[in-house]
Order: sequence, then C-alpha cells, then structure tokens
Amino acid sequence: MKIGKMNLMSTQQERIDAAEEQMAEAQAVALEQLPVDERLYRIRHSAAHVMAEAVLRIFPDAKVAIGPPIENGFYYDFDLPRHLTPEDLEQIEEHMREIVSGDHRFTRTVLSREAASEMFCGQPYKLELIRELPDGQEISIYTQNSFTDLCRGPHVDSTRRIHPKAFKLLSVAGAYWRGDEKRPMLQRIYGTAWETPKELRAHLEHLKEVEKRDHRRVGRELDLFSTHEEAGPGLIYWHPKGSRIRIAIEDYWRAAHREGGYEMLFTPHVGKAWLWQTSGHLDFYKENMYAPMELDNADYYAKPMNCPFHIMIYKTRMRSYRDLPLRWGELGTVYRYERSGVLHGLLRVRGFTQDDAHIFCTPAQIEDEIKEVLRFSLKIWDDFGFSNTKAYLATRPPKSVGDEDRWYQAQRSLQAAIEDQGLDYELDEGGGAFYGPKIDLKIRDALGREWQMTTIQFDFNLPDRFDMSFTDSDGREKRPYMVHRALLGSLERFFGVLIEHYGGAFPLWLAPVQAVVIPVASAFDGYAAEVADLLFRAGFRAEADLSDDRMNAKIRNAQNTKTPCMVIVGEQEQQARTVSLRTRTGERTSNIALEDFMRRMHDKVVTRAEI
RNA sequence: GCCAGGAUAGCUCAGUGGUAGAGCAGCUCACUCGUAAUGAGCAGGUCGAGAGUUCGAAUCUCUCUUCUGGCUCCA
Repeated sequence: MKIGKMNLMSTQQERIDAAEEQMAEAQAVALEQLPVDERLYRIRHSAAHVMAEAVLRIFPDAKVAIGPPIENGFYYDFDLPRHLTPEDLEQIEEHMREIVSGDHRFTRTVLSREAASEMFCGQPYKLELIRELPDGQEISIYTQNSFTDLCRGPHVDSTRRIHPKAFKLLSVAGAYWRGDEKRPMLQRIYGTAWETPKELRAHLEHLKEVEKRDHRRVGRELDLFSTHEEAGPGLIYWHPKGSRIRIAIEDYWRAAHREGGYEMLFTPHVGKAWLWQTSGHLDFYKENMYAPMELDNADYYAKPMNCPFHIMIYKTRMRSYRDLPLRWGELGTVYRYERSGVLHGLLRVRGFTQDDAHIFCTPAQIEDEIKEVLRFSLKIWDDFGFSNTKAYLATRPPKSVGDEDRWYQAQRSLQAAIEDQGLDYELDEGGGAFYGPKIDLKIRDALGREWQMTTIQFDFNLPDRFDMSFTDSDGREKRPYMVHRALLGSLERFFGVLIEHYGGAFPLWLAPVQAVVIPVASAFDGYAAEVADLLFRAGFRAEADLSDDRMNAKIRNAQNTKTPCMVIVGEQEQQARTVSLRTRTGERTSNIALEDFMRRMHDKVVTRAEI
C-alpha cells in the first residue's frame, strides 16, 4: 500500500544515495553548487571525521565507533581509556582548528571486504560494521590528513571547507554501542557546525533562548509548579498560579468537547488484576505499571491507561448501532513507571493526566469519525496558538492482531482524514502498534521545535479481549471499532510545551494573573483594591499589588512575571473612576473608564486575543 | 536502568582539610513616590542522606537519594 509523500523519514537515505551517484561521476563536486542542507550535511559529517582525528591524537589507542551528522551538528562515539573532561573538549577543539586550517583533502577509496577488515584490524567496532555490511555493497573509506574512516560519505573536498570558527564542541555523554544497553557504553562527543561563524553565533544564541524558556526555570520563576524528591520524583505539584492556567485549559477543553459531541466520564484510579489481565496490560505493559497493592486478597493496580475503564462502562448494557458513535472523554490521571534516568520536568513524568477519549463506532461511521476527530484536534491546536502541525501516519507492523480488511479500512480512513485536512504528513510504514494503525500529530513551537502531542489510534485488540459488541440494523451482534485519542497528550506535558512556546508570556485568556492593579502610592491602595475586586468579581484573574514596594518596582515585578495588564491607579484615576493601562508589551493608555476596560478585557479573553 | 557531571540559605552562586559567604527573595523600620529595582537594619544553612579516613571534613573515600546532559537519528 502506497500512501502519500515520503518526506523526512527517508530523506537522509535518499540524500546519501543521490550524493553517492554524484560522487561516482565526479569526486569533487563544487560545494557551492549543492543545496544548503547538503552542504551542511557534508560539513558536519566531515567535522565528525576531523574530531575523530583530533581525539586519536590525544588518545592514540582510542577505539572509534560511529560519527554521523545530526540536526545542527554531529557526534562521534569513542571507546576511551578514561573519561573526558571539559578541558579535553577544549583541547580537541584546538586540534580540530589546527587540522581544518590545513587544506587536507578528503579522498575516497573503494576496497574489498578483506582489505577493509585488514585496514581496521585494531578497531573492533569498525570490524563489526564491516561484517554486517550486506554482500555486494561497495565498501568505501575516506581519508583526510592522518585519519581514515570507514564511511559511505559524502564529504567536503577539503578540511578547509570547515570554518575554524564555525563549529563548537558542546557536550560529552554516555551512549551505548548501537543504542543497546547490553553493549558497551561509549563516550559520545556532540558538536555543532555551520558554514559561517555568524551562523554558529546565531545557533548558540538560539540555545541560550531555549535555556531561558526552559519550563523548569520559568515554572519556578512564575511559581507555577514543583516536584519533590522527598515525595517522589516525576510527580507534579501544581501551584496556585499553575493551577489557574490548568483550570483555564480544562474549562476550554471541556467546552470544546461538549460542542464536539463528547460525553465526559470519571473513572477510578485503580483496578483489580482481572481488569489488567483481560486488557493484556499485565502481559505486555507490566514493566511500566506501578506495583500492585493488596486489598482483601486481591491485587489492585494504579491505572496506566483509561481505556479498560471506559470499556467497562460500554459493557454495562446492550449497545445498538443507533447509540453509536459514542465519544467519551476523560481527564484521566494515570501512573506509569518511567526509568529514573528519563524523567524530565513536566515533559516526562510518572503521574499525569491524559486528555483521553475513546470513540466507539460502526464500520460505516469510522471514516467520518476519524475526519471529525482530526478536524477537532487541529481546531484546538489552533486555539492554543499552534498552527504548524504535521501528521505521521503509522501503518501495520509485521506482528499484529486484527484482520487485513479492518487494518486496510482503518488505514484508509486515517489517510483520507489527513488528506481531507490538507495536512502535510509522513508515512511510517510498519510503525503502528500491534493492535492498530495511528496518526500522531507533531506541533511546532515558537522556537521551531517539534513536539509529538496528539495520537489518534485504532485498537483491534481491546474490543476482542473484552468481547465488546453492538447490535447492528440487521439484528446481528457485531464488534464495534474503537479509537483511542489523546489530544493534548497529557496536561503536564502540554503545560511544559505551552510554557516554552510562550516563554511564560501566556496569552491573556491563559495568563495566571491577567491584570495586576498598581497604585502609584500607598494613598491609593484603597482604590486599587476596589478595582482589583471589581475585576475579580467580573471573573478575571486580577489582584492588587499592595506591597511596600514603590510603583516602579511593582511594574518591574509584573513585567518579570509577564503579567499582560498592569492597571495603574492614582489621584486622577480615583477621581474619575478610571484606570490607566500598561501592557507587558509597553503600550500605555491613560484614563480608561472602568466599564470600558472590563469590556475590553472580556472581548480579548473570549476571542483569545492579546489585550 | 546505564555513563558522565552536579547537589552549599527560598532562588542564583562563591567557598579544595582549620570558626559557613554574597546578591536577590523574606521580615522590620523609615520613605509616600505617575510607568522596569528607595534606603537602612534583621533573620535565614546538620553544606542532599548515611558511613568511613583524619586531631579536625562543605572540602578526601565509599554507599544511597535526587537533578542535569545523553543512551533513535545505523560506516
């Protein structure tokens, strides 16, 4: 089955193949004639080789593994006699600068398997790679200066193409040989490389901006959430200000789902072993589940997913085709054991609330349902300020349950929905779960980073395991289709992405403090408190800053916490019962009548616009 | 889980074997001020936990906890 444009998934391979053809024609393709992606690819790949040469100068006995170009840079894995320090990185960088300023040519040589094995006899990782190369594949090596690497290329023609001030080594990290935790742990050096020093500087600036927006940092600065090692890692505590945002998100979410034809469910947090045995989780998902607690001689497990509970509700009565589709949503809090090393702020946690939904429908309804759920998802992403969305369609893997026809229909409905929305998408052939195909949506944030959030997933497994059925118009019992859907994914993770997307400067409708009322002097505290109270009673998240600080300090605090509206009141405002507005963008408007200000706030909130 | 690097006041960090420090935040007092930090004073820490070495440990060693960066991007 052929679906869609196969973009990024195979770009790298295609790029390499295409480049290899070119290489066969002429070894020295003028770098300038290549597209920028290709130029950077070669520069980065070549920089990795140069780094390996530099490392070998310092550690002549080093075993080298692999060193590919990656997004924004490159890495190389080494097996070294000791651990690298930051000083080592500087030294390696110095050697690299020396090498690249030397106009050493990258020369390609094709050789036989035997000759290659001979050449890399002291390099066990290279030998393993050579052994695994399929018969008939050309084996090539690249040499620059004193270093030769097993490599398919392509590279730049000379080391002087790598600007000595346009690359930088960034970090060293452990990495298993071939990503396999049973294999040796190697030391991976990450670097970034660009065509010009200016681009490098821009990239380093970008990294700084990423750090500044880090949700853990912003979360602390704006008093949004915390975690507590004493109380358990990977478990999130939502502070009052964070909770205000969550409530704003949930209120919007519930209203949207009501409009979208969803019913809401509430289900328990724990379930007996029977439930998880029936669902198959105890067979296939147990290592991700919290250990059971024993009550009355029965094991209860904290739920890692909501689906079995929704199925229990489905099965409480006979379902007719007339009842379908059922769209059932739940903000369901689940617990999953994540390995300690992978926990990360709000983005990877052990307890989280999914904005889950399950759709049960007839085969005839499936295509429309999928179209609708995708349309619905995109609308919600748009409302949250994310309009750059990309879809990933994952199809049937070799090992899977469910018959061919259903997989085919499901995949076709997913594809039709994507095309219906005119979405850019990639195909992940065989990348679906064993129980069904899926669409994942990745959204792009303000810094251009992609986050996988939404998943729309068919399930051919659970309906069988729980023996679900509906009575069709012909009076026969049939199996319903079941679709899992998590839109924002988890509220914790979504919150983390939202924080970084806006850098803490949340749009008015989400801001934890929409307006802070600042008296110019404490003589006007009374009026400030009154204004804040009126705003609060009108439903806005507003407060007065009646602290001892001077007005300038209060404004500074409000700016630093990215409060959208600073409402300044003094003698004039008190007399006229008006306010003066300073927005966080620095715009100032004097003497707005209170009612006008509240109307303006209200308009901006409901339209999710900036003030 | 594994590798490396961290953990010192609420926060950011200094302190490398000899009496625990700074800035910000907090508290108190004074100042009453019109759009990004008023000033002075006070208080605040079993130096992540436990064990060890030492006359003496924030500092050296070991164990544990936890955080950070990685562990897919296949020569």
